[in-house]
Parts: sequence; C-alpha cells; structure tokens
Amino acid sequence: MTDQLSATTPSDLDAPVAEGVPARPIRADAKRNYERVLAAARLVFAKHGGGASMEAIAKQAGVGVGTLYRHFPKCIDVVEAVYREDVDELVRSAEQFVSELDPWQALVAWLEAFVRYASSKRTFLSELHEAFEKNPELRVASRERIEGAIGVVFDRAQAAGQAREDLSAADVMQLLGSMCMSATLTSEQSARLLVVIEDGLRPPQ
Amino acid sequence: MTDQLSATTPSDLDAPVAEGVPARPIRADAKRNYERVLAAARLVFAKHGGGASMEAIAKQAGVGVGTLYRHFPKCIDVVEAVYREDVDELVRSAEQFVSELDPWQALVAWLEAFVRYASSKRTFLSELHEAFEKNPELRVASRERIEGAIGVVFDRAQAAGQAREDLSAADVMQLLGSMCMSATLTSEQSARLLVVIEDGLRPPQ
DNA sequence: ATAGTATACGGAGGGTGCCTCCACTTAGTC
DNA sequence: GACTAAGTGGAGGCACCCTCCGTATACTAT
Repeated sequence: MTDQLSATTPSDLDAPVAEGVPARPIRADAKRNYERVLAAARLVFAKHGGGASMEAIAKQAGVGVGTLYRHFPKCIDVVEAVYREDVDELVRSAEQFVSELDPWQALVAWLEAFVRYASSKRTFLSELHEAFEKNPELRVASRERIEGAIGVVFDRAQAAGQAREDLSAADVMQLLGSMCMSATLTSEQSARLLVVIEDGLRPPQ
Repeated sequence: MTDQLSATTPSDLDAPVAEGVPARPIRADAKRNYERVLAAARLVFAKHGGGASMEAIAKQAGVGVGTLYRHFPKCIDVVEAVYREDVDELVRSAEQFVSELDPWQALVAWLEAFVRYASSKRTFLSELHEAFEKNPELRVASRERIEGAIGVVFDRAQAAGQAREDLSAADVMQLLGSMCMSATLTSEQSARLLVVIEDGLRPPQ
C-alpha cells in the first residue's frame, strides 16, 4: 500500500510521473485537501503542540479522517510534512533575503528567521525526534538543506567583507543550532544571545 | 539516591515528616511490587522499546495495572525511574572501578560502561526526550551526576599520569556523549571509535 | 453533453493504550 | 485476634490511531 503523496512536497503534486505511462493527474479536490490539511496541521500544532490528534487536524481542515489518512498514512507523516515545508520556507527565505537585502542585512534577517523557525519547533521536539527516528534521511537531508541556505547568505556576507573570514557557514549553524536546541532557552534569552552572535560575526576591527 | 521510593512520589499527603516519629513504614508488599515493576519495565523496554504499554509492564511484573499506577502515576514516570536507576548504576560503577582497578583500567572500564549505557538508550530516545521535557530537572541532575562520576575516574587517571592533562572530565563527556547521541551510530562503529578516544586520552609521548 | 471510471471522500467502528475507580485483601499495630 | 490504613487488581471510561467501504466526484472518451 504505497502512497505517493505521503513523502512528496507540494511542488510534486501537479506533475504526473513522466515515465512513459501517462498517469492521471492528481485530482483538483485531492490537491486542495492536501494543502488544507497541511495548513490545518500547522495551525493545530501551533495551538496544541505536536501531540495534537489526527481527528483535531481533520476537523480543523474540514475533512474526514479518512481523507487525512489517504494523504498521510501515519500520524508521524503529518509532522514530517509540516517540517519539510518549514525547511523549504527557510531555504526560500534565504534566497529572498539575498535578492532583496544587502549582504549583512540578509545575514541578520536569515539568522532571525532561523531562530523563529527553531522556536516554533519547541513544542514539537518529541514528535520531531520520533520522525527522525522513523526516517533518518529526513534529519540528514534537512540539515544539508539548511546548511546550504545559510551557506548562501553567509558566504555572500563574507565575500562583501561584512562577516569574519575565519568561520564557515557550518560553524555558524553549529553555534546557533545548538543554542536553539537547549531545553531551557527562553525567547528573551534567545533574542539577547542572537545579538551577541551577530556582533561576533562582524569582521574584527 | 539512596531511597528510591521517596524520590518518585515526593508529593505525599502524609503528615509533616517530623524527624523523630515517622509515619508507618512502607509495607513490605508495596516495596516488593515497586521493585518488581521496575525490573519488569527494564525487561519490557529492552524487548519492545520505550513505547511498551503499561499493561505489558504490569503483566510482566505479575501485578495489576492499578498497582502499577499507584507507584507510577503517569506512564512517563516509569521511563524516568528506569533512567534514574541506570544513572545510579553508572555512578556506582565508577566507584567500583576506582576501588578495584588501576587508574587507566578504571577509566577504560567506565568509558565502556558509558557506551553500553548509552546504547541501551537507543531504543528509548523519544521517551527519554519526553521525560526531559516533562521534567527538566531530570536532564540537568543526570548530567551533573554523570559528570561527577567520570570526574572521579578521569581525575584519578590524570593524577596518576595516565591521562593527558589538557582535558577536563567535561571535555571527555562532551566528546563521548555527543558521539553516542548520533542517530546513525552502529555498535561496531562505536566500539571502533571508543578505541580511538581511549588512545587519544593517553598522555602524549 | 453524457456516460463511464478511476480516484477521492467521509465517518462509523475496531483495536489499543492510558488512566481512574472502588470493592476487596493484607501487612503492621495494639 | 481485631482493627485499620495501606495496598491490590482489573473492569471500564475515554481518547486516540487507523481501516474499511459505501458514496460522491473529478477527469476522460465519445
């Protein structure tokens, strides 16, 4: 019983498999419901934490549980899909900042986006952990994607002489990531520490 | 922790614990069942992973679920109690190794015990994470106790000139702990890496 | 348009797990 | 031995995950 939707990102939804046999396109209502469920899940997770029930998500999305399970065979698949979207968002925001802001501002903006992203995962850690356990590829792939995103922003700032040269993007990731993972971090504290990190990233005078 | 019972349910409704005249002692059958449950839980967790059901644990222990819940009001409390015992064991083994082995052998023996301990947590991580989330004190206290244990062993090895001087026990803990936390570590790999670490801890020639 | 069909939908219900409740039993005390 | 607080067991309530299948609907071919 394999379900193609479960492990795909929304961008894959509209294209049939380009493999000779012309599969039917995804039905419009199915695509709509998939997106509604995902949006609902994000909302419910934000409100009730990662332990929210499938019934609650289905209700919020205005669909039956059967529909929900059609798109996400297992409970944990919803968590995974939301997380993948969040990582997408983080990657996309890096590109956006690079195109709109000057190198230093883009770096700061992205670091702040990262802290926001990480803090939205605080109520969620157990479930995310479970998702990583079930599917180790998710952890590795996500880390790579995030490192790629910060790489773009950070290298650009370095190239512009606005970030110190003796660090790599991976270093910054390590520093910020582990800070955000700490179980006792408050949002005020993270704001203060982020300033410290930002100042520390400037080239030494 | 010398008294396991008092640590699990500190919120007793008992009369004010006046030093001299204690309330009734814990009944023999209650104590016996507490220990049977804990032993059963360890067994079941080892066999079925941390997601084992309370019913399974009660059955393995040969008690009713009511009894189980009397001792451990919440499911996660069982996880926590087992974990606390494991940390105890780790601390005790440090003392034992120090008293029985020479400084270097004791260090190696303890590092191996730690890797064993950590690997027994592999099937358990989500639940442990949840326990930490519910009770942050557990994480901090356990870390301190473990660092205390390795401190004894490592400092002794340093004092005997059998471990390099430019490291602290916390450094060793950091190195080994994060190695063991990696989600993709196999037991063969951990054995190989442990040898690397052990050799690296020797004083430079 | 219309008919035909693969696809998708909904939600009742099966199965399981956490936890509560309380009638019964028992260890410890007098 | 009688008394009583402490402890026990397990039926049952509730919530949750997931399956199943009758019904509805979006697409396709004509």
